[in-house]
Amino acid sequence: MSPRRARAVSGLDGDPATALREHLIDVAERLLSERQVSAITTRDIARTAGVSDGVLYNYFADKNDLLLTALVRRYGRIVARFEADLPQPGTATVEENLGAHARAMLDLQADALPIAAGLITEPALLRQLIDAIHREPLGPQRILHHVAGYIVGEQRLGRLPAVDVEAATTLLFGATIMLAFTNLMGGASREDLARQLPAVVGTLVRGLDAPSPAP
Amino acid sequence: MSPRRARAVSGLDGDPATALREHLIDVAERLLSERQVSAITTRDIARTAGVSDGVLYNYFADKNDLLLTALVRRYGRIVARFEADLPQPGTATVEENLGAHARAMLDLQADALPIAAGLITEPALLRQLIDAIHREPLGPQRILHHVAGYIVGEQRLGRLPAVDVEAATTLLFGATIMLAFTNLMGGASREDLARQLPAVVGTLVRGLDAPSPAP
Amino acid sequence: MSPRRARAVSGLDGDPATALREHLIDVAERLLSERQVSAITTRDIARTAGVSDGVLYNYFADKNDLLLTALVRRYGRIVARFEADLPQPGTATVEENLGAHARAMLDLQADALPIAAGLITEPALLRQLIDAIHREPLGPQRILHHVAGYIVGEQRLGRLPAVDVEAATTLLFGATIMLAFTNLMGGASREDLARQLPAVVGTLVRGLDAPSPAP
Amino acid sequence: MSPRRARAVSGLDGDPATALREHLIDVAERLLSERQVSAITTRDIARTAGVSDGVLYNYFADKNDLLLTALVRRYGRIVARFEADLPQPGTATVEENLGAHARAMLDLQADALPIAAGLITEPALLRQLIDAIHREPLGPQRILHHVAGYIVGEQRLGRLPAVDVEAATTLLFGATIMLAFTNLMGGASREDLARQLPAVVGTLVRGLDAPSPAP
DNA sequence: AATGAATGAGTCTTCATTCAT
DNA sequence: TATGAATGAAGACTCATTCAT
Repeated sequence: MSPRRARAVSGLDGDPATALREHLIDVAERLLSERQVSAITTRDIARTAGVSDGVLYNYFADKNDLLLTALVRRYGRIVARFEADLPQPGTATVEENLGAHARAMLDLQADALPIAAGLITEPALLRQLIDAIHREPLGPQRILHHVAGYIVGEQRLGRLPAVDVEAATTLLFGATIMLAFTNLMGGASREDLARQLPAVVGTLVRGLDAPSPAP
Repeated sequence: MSPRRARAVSGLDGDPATALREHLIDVAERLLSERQVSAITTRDIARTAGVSDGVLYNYFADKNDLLLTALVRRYGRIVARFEADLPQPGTATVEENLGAHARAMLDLQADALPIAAGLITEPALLRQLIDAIHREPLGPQRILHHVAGYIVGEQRLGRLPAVDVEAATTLLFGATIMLAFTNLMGGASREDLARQLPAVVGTLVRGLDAPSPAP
Repeated sequence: MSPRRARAVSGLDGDPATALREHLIDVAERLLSERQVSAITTRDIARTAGVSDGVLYNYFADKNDLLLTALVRRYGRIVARFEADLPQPGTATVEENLGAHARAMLDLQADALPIAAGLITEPALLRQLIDAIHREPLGPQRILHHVAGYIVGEQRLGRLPAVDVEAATTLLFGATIMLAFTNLMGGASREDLARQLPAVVGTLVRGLDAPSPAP
Repeated sequence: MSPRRARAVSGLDGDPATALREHLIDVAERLLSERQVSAITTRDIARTAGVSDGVLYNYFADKNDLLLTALVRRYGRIVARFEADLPQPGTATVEENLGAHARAMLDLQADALPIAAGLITEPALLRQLIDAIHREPLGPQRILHHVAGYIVGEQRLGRLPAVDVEAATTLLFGATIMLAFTNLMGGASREDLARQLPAVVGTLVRGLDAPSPAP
């Protein structure tokens, strides 16, 4: 009574109708982590998913629709991981906590940057992704909101003075973008870069105009 | 009887062969400033250069070879402009000078980022460009070297304490990358972003751990 | 236990299997009146009929088989309408009656022409339709037979001389085809074209070799 | 110095650049006479022309552009043949001359009808063709203009009374359309149909209201 | 018998590269 | 050495038909 099921998802359970849809998104997400958007063909997706060329159009309006869905999901995952264990104001030391935020941001950037960069070539898709991310909202403002929230929290507790919060987040966020960029450009491994974070955070906390602590 | 000269360069002097080669690079560079790498076809280049589709292959191994050459040249120009008028240690105030460095970096990033991003699609080309830039060397390290040099200069003059120079440059460079990224993603104009620099520099100079100045 | 009945025809009576078959023909016929044969997909039919994509193949050999059936039925309806109220010999005036025949033919052509034209693309289907219509018989000969019958009737009554009946019907039928064609090509509305009929009929009745009546 | 020439046209003379363009139009025209527009693929054209798939786009904006060009040319040829030897007013007998006009129209219709019919499926192309034909102008009005011109000429010479010229041309043109249609639908050969013309013309000339001549 | 997802051949179009002239 | 037409391999998308459920 039900229509047949694609070989590729014959072993999975769940609603047969959405199983393949999910499978396609998964495959697209995986391909997205391996190569650039523009290097992914509908045929690649079909082959990798173990289904025929046309299935894609049974579940998505077109290639971009599928890719966009995978992109949003992937980005959502990255953001979720970022938010997973951010330290709370009042715990440990401020410098440790800012370092933890920075490390989380570095991971997020290192994962998200290649995606964003790869989209530059596809203005239409980029625009859609930005809109989608805005709608969720999962955009940078969400990340910055967490960091700013933490700083304000510490300010309320009196552990941080009334510094310009926007400038502070820009500096911290920017430093991690830069490290992520270095990573993207093949300069260094993520772990190597993460090792620079304490010094960066320390410098940010104390300011350029303050003497370094004795090493 | 010397071989025929392409129409497009018949008015230029110098070695005819070299002239056409240069002309092609110029044209490619111009196109590069107008669109994404992936949106430039060999035909575009030939049409714009006023030469035939095939000449390209008389001077370059393939399309990528020409594009790479143009890319390096373009990047060199951006760096040269950056270096054009950086303030010297001991002049004006440290904060003003750091602001000037930041502004120069913002311009550099805003120009260079789209190029780099557009190259993500062509991993081979990107790798070659990174190598070429490394060889010159025109890479980020060159930019950072200027900023670090300035900071060290001021430290020698006693106008800045013995702060961690690498961390400081990372923070400053990072902040400008972030702003350039915002610009790239269509968030704001370069001038609007530049207006945030003073606050960023001020915060960096005084540190998070210092009370804000009275507004 | 009798087999399941398609949702779409669950409310109809009669043999369930026949009901669905009829339903599909009805839907195809409706679609045929809205678009070209080549613009009708099996999916369209299924969606419009409220049944699944596959049922079609339980009642018809293939898409063409269904379409052919619908086409014949549609053509039959057009012919039936044509035959509905043709004037009888001996009533009104000959010219009025020929005009009524012409108008009926114009309507028939204007409806049938688009169908026939749309079939040119599918030679196989066209051939089958022609054969089917011949078999019924519903073809042009049937139409001409009515007109010829009327003329002969008037001749018997002495209201029309012993003119060549075949030539006469060809002329009258041809004039309406031409007008229908003009309609098909987007030149004019059916009503506008119908207004030319009296002059055409008048000219045909009196002949080229006769002086026009005073207007 | 000149680019190479396609194998397919290597034996032909004339401007090499336009040789292939012409060749493609010729091929398209030939295919058009063999099958319906919608049954012609770019690949067919390339294969038949003996060139590669892409050449088409070196000479035409797209498939439709080529097809349209071929269509106009084909139609132009048909019209030219029609105009080739139409009789002049005052020569032979009026009936013979109208018969000659009718025969020429029958040939024209029999050739043009399949083209026009095949275009019904491609509204865009049909619209373009109608516009193009209008521009030339090669449309029906041109054909009718010749016939009307002849009738008016005979009227001036007093060989034909002041009959309604538009109605007369509609009748004559219509009769030939009908015969051409019969031909298109596979009913009869063109020659067989042409044999009906004298009777049709005779009937038209004398009118339905006149006694037939003794056979 | 009905379902409707899966199949995959077939369509138009683009473009880097080659090569006869 | 310059020309630019020819080449042909992709790529995204459609749709009649099949078939497991």
